[in-house]
Amino acid sequence: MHTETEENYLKAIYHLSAKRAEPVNTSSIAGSLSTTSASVTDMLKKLAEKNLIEYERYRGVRITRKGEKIAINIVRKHRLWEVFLTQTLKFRWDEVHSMAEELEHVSSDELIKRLEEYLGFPRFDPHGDPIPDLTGKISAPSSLCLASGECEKRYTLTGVNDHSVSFLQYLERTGLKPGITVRILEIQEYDHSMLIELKNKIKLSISNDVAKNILVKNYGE
Amino acid sequence: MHTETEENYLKAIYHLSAKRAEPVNTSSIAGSLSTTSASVTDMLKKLAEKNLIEYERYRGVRITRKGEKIAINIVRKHRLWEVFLTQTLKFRWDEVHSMAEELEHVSSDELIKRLEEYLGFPRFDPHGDPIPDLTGKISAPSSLCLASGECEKRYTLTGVNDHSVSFLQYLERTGLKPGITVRILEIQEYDHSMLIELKNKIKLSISNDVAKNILVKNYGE
DNA sequence: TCATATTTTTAGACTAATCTAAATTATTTT
DNA sequence: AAAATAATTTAGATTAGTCTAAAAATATGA
Repeated sequence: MHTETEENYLKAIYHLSAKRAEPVNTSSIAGSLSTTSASVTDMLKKLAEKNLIEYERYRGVRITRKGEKIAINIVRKHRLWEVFLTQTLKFRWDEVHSMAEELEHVSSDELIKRLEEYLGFPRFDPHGDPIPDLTGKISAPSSLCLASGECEKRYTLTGVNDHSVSFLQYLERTGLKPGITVRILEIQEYDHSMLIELKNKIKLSISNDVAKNILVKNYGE
Repeated sequence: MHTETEENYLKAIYHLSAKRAEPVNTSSIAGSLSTTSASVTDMLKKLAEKNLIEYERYRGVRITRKGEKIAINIVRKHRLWEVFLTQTLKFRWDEVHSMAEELEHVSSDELIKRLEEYLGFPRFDPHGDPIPDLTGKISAPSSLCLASGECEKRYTLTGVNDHSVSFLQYLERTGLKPGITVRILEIQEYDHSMLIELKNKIKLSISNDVAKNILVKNYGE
């Protein structure tokens, strides 16, 4: 197989590719892996040699089908372990990322198949991100964000755009967990902040920045 | 923390120490890790530097308290993952060792605490080996082996001495899994092989070699 | 005890992944 | 379009873990 490091590079490149159509550049990879551009360059040569990426000096990188398959499998493992950690071991959703980061590399495909079955074939992880199936197919995640919601309507939280621990902990503290339902009471004209009501009648004001990072579906859908 | 390699060396030294009182020699460590004596010597220096072992050139190795604590924690993780794999994911007991070998290194102590709780604080792994608790305390494993059983008596299987995949698969095929009860029908004088009866009335003849590697407790105890 | 065999250690080299600093290429600005 | 700036790559070194082959120490045994 591949080394853990190679897997981490492929995963980073895969995630960065998803955000933009252009090739991924060296420094953004270095940024997301907290390493230097020089180290990235070295690794890119190695990955290109193995046909896992297409790489042209000074021109950035695209992931190949072969590389993408590996990356998606890592993402699949990561997200299934996240479900296990929250659902079975009762961790909070803001605690599981770093543990899943370790577990994603160690597990045989057979182990993951059994885990998926045990968990009941979940389609989304605790942050609302879709879990690729065995063949690499990925359901469309919710694309509706709370910021584009309308007054007086109800929405069910399904996920987040910002996966940072600080954002997740903010949501956790305010009670905005995936699965809960909110109603929009008011939207302020000047800063687009909104007043929302939770199930337990608690009212909460959230900034537009926050609302843009919360994914929802229409209540009852 | 320590590298995965260091952890594997400590675990190997710990297990080899358990079998004999004398210091562990270089070549037996090399043997159990499938590496060369030269590599072992290099690593022993490093571990001694960190006070995880006591090492004197040409004289072999003893594990220190500090090193033993780490080794026991790895063993604890390994055995809890084995319980998870058999109990929760329904793997056979002869399949779980190599998966647990990977999982034992990745898991944070908090994850393992939760896993232990989820599994119901099991005291033994699927092979009958005791699971160290959080403080490193280890229950005494069964020391009675089937070979020293008496005619007409019933015994419950609790574990094995030989952990090789081939032995475990032999037991699996013949139905001799931990937890089941057997009755000794006959013991042959000349080779000490024994005829035993399983719950479902199936009669089975096993060699003394096999009987010596099966751990039991008296039925009903 | 002295020679032989075995075990262990050292010496020197290799690979994977990383780094800093210097050189090169690309991009932006004037 | 040349100069300045930014990004990327190369060069050379480092660390962890490993190896083979040679040297040194220990154990065996006639």
